[in-house]
Amino acid sequence: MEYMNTASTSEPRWLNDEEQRVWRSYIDATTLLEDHLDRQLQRDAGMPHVYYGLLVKLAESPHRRLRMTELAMYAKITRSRLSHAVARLEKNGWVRREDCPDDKRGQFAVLTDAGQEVLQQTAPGHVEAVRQAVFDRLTTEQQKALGEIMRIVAEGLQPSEAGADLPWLR
Amino acid sequence: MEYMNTASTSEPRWLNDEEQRVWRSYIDATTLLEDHLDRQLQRDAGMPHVYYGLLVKLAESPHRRLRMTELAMYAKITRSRLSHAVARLEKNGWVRREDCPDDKRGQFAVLTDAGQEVLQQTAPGHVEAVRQAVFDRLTTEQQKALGEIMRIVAEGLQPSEAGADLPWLR
DNA sequence: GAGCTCTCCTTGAACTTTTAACTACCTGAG
DNA sequence: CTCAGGTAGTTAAAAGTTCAAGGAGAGCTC
Repeated sequence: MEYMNTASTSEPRWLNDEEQRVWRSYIDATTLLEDHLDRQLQRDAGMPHVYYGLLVKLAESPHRRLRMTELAMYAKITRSRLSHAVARLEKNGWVRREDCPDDKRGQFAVLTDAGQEVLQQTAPGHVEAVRQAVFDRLTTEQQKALGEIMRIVAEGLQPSEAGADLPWLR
Repeated sequence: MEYMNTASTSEPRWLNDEEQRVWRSYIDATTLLEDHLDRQLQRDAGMPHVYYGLLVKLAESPHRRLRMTELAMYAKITRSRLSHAVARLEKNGWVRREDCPDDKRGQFAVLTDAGQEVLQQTAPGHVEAVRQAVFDRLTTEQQKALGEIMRIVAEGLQPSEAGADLPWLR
């Protein structure tokens, strides 16, 4: 009989061949795609994909602004990383910081007109890149499956359904 | 009437709401997952996910070695990035470089015993992390779909079915 | 076999990300 | 009010990545 049953000592649950193939494809595809989009945006918009995503989130937010912590959460990055990113975007003139009146520790990241401009200029090229790399190659069923799968994975990794507890959102 | 029809000037093929949801889920999941695995491996193996992947590829190769270019290709990273990575892994004593006898420009990256060791120690924890984050949460059908989808996407981005033209592989 | 081009791999500099403090401010208990 | 502990955001330093350039050898042509 198996006498060990703790997570750390029992027999590892290795991936079988098919699972390994799936996992490798996942790694390959995500690596290639992120790289591809990074280059596309670096070339056409002068910024990496993550930074572009930040501008998009701001553009979609009321008054084109978001608290730093909130933006970090939506973009799934750390506050530290966001601080650096916003500093860079500020240098480009695409984002501006504003103090939060309600909380003196708080900062808003605000999309500037120049930032809006850059988005409008580069969004078409970016969607096209995403379509060509992903949507154009998948059937409707596959797109649906992809959405569902990714939703499940993201949900599982979300640091405890975060965000439900931000004062500003009450 | 629409009078323009060239790629650069025609109306952008925007993503509809459902497509946007799919795309966002994709970004969220891949960002969270890569971050999760990076932390897991940094904590337990003292290296980022990509570096771990390099050791795995070497471990699976004949004589635990691979030409630099070949390794870069399998791992889907640039040669430059690989050079830096191997330099670091070499410092850790997990990889060693060897000259290629057939081509004086060439280098082999070779997995050392210490590298093998580190893999054996940390592989169980890593598979478990992957399982918990991905496979345990998906049905068999979803796993299959994920594999197929990722294979398609990777295939589309592969720089021209690369690798078919490496002399060593003839 | 000289010269031209291409490939293999590395390098330094610029840039981005991580990690671990750290400042400043808010909040609630007493 | 005061103080302990938590939160918002930043920062310096270390680590990793990208980009452009370059050294050195291979390989092809004449």
